[in-house]
Amino acid sequence: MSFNKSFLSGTLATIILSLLKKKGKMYGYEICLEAKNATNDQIILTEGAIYPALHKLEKKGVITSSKEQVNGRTRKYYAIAKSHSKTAKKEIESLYDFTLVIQGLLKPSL
Amino acid sequence: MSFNKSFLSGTLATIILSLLKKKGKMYGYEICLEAKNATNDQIILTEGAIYPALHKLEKKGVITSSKEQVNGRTRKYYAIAKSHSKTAKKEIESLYDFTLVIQGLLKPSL
DNA sequence: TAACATACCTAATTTTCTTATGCATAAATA
DNA sequence: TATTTATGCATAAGAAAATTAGGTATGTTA
Repeated sequence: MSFNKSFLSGTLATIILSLLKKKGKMYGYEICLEAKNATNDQIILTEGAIYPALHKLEKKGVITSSKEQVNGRTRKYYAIAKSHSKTAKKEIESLYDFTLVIQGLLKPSL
Repeated sequence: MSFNKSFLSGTLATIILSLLKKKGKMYGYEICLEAKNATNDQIILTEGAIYPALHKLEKKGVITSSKEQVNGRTRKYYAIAKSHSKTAKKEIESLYDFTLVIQGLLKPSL
């Protein structure tokens, strides 16, 4: 089981929201590791993609950030803004719905 | 049930292959209608997206085309190239696998 | 001390899609 | 009959998103 990386296009922001909803707060590097580990190395989020995506979500007010010093290194933790918890939930459900629609479309040809 | 249109990014070529595999041969306009009908208006493929995608697939040799006159109008039918039937099948299965991986990733946050 | 892991970031390029057109014919409707 | 809708192809400008490649910096391990 492995898939074309291009399928991930457009889903990155929602995957981030999903992980943040599950974990409460996470930092960018952790999000990359968690996506990789939670999917048996199938979803590889690159830093060139994740950081701009996080910055964009923060700019939109969907997530908030706070810096922390851990082991001499800076971590920038992100969490879903309280004011956006419902929209984030809907967004995650929306991606789930998308997978169902795609499955329904593909099934006759499988 | 409705979803963010951006999720479709990167899946268009594979959706086309899936429909062609099911129907044997189709023309561009028909692909748009079929995607719409088969998903209760949830997947709307625009012509600005579908035609360049078809041209690209043909250029790569994945699909072949043949023109036919029907009711005074020209239809350009596409079909999966015999030499690519296996790769097309894998590509479709790959998109299906992708939906499973995403579902597994999203579930803990739903 | 070199390599690897951790942790952030940006920038140029490429790819892909959206939006907006354009052309042309047939059918339906006002 | 004139206009709209449906059919059917196509391209082009612009936006959006990710890839690839790079940069900075600290801690750990071989």
